[in-house]
Amino acid sequence: MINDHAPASDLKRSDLAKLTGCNLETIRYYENVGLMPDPPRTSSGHRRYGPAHVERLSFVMRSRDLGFTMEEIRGLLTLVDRGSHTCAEVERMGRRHLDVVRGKIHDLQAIEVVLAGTIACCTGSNTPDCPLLDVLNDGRSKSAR
Amino acid sequence: MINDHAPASDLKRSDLAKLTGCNLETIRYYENVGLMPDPPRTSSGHRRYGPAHVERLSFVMRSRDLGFTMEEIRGLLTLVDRGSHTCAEVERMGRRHLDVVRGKIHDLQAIEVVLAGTIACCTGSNTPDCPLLDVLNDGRSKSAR
DNA sequence: GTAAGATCTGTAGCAACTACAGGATCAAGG
DNA sequence: CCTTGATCCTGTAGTTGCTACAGATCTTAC
Repeated sequence: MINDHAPASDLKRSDLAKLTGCNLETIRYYENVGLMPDPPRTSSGHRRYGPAHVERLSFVMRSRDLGFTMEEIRGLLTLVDRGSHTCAEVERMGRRHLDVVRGKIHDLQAIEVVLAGTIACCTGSNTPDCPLLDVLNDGRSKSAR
Repeated sequence: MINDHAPASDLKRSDLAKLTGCNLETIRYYENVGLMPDPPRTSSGHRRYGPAHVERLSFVMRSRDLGFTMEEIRGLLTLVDRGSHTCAEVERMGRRHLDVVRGKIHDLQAIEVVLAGTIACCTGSNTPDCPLLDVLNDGRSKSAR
């Protein structure tokens, strides 16, 4: 189950970066914080990666794309590394994260409503009078003055 | 137009914090980064604030609540400090920020769709098979296996 | 053989705060 | 008047998730 449609063995760090789209420095960072395992090294100390590393890094990056924090990703990886994970456990973590995402959307939408509503009242004129400034100054929105 | 419903003169830093709801240390931080002016000091060096500081800090905090970055807040403050701002200018900054907010909502909603859709396929069982893990492993969503 | 490029390490920087350590000062009770 | 505890002062370190640099070594191509 190791990606067999691409060559990908004995990769340098730059190769891994290119293959996964991950930033070069970030790979070393993930190693430092324990998201990626310490790879084998050449006699002179250069890192060499194999297909398993490509998969691991891809997993991390896809989790990242879905907004999981590093702590959450660490949790997911621990789960699967342990080898005895269940769908129920993973689902629980996913739901927890989904709640966070929805909370953020909710907060941003509240901001959007105020901002859009206030800006809609702007005249765009050259006078200093401005509904948005009014809101920022006294917290009262439109129709308050 | 100076807040007359509260006493608010000759305030200590802790008073300003309580009045505005701002964290104590954050006040000093805002001073360091130039969002708040250096306040007058007592002979022994303790900060003393007046109504103008309360207004200023409130402005900063309301901007913050609307998601403006410090750089944007600095821009807004520069504008009004200059004394010759126009509604058009403020509106422009507001719209720019609104675009950012909407972009974030958009990104989060994309995440929500994938996450919610995937989790909905979870069985919640004790087997290791998990749609969410499938997505994280190969980037293919449900119906791919 | 040599010069350009890639890799190695540790460390500093970004936003936007928050928190702590260690010292000075203030306010109230005895 | 003096002590005690609360508050204030300063500088600095920690947070999250990277990114970027400097200076040294190593590989690769000509």
